[in-house]
Amino acid sequence: MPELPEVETIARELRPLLDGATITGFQTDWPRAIKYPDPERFATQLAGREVLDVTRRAKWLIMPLSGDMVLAVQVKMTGQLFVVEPHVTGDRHVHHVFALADGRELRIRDVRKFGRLGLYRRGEEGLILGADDIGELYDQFGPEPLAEDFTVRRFRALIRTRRGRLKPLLMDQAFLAGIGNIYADEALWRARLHPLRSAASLKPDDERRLYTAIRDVLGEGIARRGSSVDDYTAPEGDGEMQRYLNVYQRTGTPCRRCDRPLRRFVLGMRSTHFCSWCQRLPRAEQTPANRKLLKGAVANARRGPRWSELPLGEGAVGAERD
DNA sequence: ACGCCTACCTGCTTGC
DNA sequence: TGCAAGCAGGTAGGCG
Repeated sequence: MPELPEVETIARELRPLLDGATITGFQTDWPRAIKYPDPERFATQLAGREVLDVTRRAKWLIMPLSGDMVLAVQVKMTGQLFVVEPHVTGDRHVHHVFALADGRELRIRDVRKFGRLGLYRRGEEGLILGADDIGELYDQFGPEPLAEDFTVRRFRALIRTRRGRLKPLLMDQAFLAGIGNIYADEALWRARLHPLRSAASLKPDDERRLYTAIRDVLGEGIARRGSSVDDYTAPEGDGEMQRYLNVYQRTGTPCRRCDRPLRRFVLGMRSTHFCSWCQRLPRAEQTPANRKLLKGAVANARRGPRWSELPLGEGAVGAERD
């Protein structure tokens, strides 16, 4: 599930591969993925442009092009990008192909076809996303959690404006950019905060631990080239972070801090993994609604892990993927 | 602001 | 064994 560390890894690995490359053509068998402008203009306006850089904002890949245009790619769940020689065999999941002047191809493979592409003008205050109603990419998201000027002081000011539960809040891109299901669960475990804990209830020390946990887990994710669970892989191959995740998809296995079995429950249609011992929910927040959500967590732990929730790479039965 | 729901997709897993 | 239902989740959009 590409989140900030995964998209950052894709950007870092594409950058040298696309340095100085010129796009000469574009073909797609899934034009519905072209978000802006229409597929025809997308292809014609791309032709002849040089790729000046490959960067990231939130979970978007951003490629500034010559002529003050920007190619933006949103990989969502299953998008993968590769730069290959044209003779390299693809498969039916390769939906978009950018021809490059030196003969190579930038290919986007996307099993579930959730990924989106857009070609925009580059504005002065950032990226102008065009005439549709997406808004301004650089303003619609919250701060980049790894930015140098994103201090604990700024984080405190930000979180004190919010009142909802921590997990959905961390995943809200308008609050912080780039955190998804995996790193939300991991950050909360590191900070010893319950996913259902309300932001308004945090003490200054809770806020500091959460800030540190978010930055640490995202930084480590980048250092390990992302978490290759399900369909994520980078241009240079799978990441390593999946082996170092402490709660995500580890239901029923011992918590690495306290040895008690990790639990899973569903929050907003998302799998949520946590340690009920290390991440306590204060009595005041044990509301009927929260209790109801957590009932399933007990049953889940009793039933034991699904094979896909066993630790990867540890020789566990069924852990082999692909 | 917040919470809850649905839709978009395909492949894998589960249950009958 | 086969087949359908369920599940995975990033994001937009709708509703209350």
